[in-house]
Amino acid sequence: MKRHIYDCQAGCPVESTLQIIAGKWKSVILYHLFVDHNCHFSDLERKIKDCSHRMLAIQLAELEHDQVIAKIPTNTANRPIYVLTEFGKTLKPVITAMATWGDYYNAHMTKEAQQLDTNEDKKSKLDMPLPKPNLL
Amino acid sequence: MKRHIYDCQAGCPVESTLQIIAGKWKSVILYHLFVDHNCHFSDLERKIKDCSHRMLAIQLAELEHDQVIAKIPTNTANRPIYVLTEFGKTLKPVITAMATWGDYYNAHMTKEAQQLDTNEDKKSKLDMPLPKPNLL
DNA sequence: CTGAATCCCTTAAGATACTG
DNA sequence: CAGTATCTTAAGGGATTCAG
Repeated sequence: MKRHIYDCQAGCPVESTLQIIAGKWKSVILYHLFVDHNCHFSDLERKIKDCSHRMLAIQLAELEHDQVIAKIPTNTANRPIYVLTEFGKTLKPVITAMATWGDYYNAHMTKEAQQLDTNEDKKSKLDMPLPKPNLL
Repeated sequence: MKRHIYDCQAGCPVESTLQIIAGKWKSVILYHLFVDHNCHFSDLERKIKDCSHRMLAIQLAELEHDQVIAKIPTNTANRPIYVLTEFGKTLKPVITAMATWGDYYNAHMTKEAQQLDTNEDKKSKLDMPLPKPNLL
């Protein structure tokens, strides 16, 4: 796997966090688990449409290995549910901050897209500063 | 570059955030800019030792393209400083949450490493729940 | 010092098929 | 349904060189 690319000893706490959540879909998976608390594999597959079956399995396995999530067997054979561990729950502020910013960003981008004539006055009314609408 | 892999319209705000900060070193760069406010290329190179010259240039270019940071010319020719834009500054809660968690995690891991006999009682005294010390 | 360009190897990740 | 395995292609990323 070779995921431990960051030098956590170097004093940058952000690198330590990335060690755990830097996977392409990990923070998205965690977001959905914070919303839904427990999900089957297929639930996540449906929620995260751009993540392939294979990738979802890999990301879940890594999160489980890092003890961020746990796989809990159910009476329905071979259909476990995924839940956040106590450790995983400590990541809530991180995921929440990301979700909050994303909502903010989406709202801003929607507004930008609507007002085609974006002059300075109108821009100043937006709640998020700046970025020009050529981004998406 | 093909970085717009996330479906921001699908209603997952975390994916929108990843669109901007998912680069391998972007959040680390932003962290250092939040701490130091403005840096030369070589400052960042020194702070982020595991990020190669080439990668740093690429990540900075993408952040600049996304208008998260800006390159400001100085009187010293060809030696601009990098600063956060107003838009980039809105990411502060996200980066701060990551940094806070990373500090927390590092402190926990240090404690775990120190107490070799980790029985349940001692574990319960840690401020972060769980993960076994076999992780790093 | 910056930063773009080239070369070249490694890793990521989609598609598909297969197993319990 | 959940998960693994293989095969293949594209992207990532280091080392080095070159230019402003």
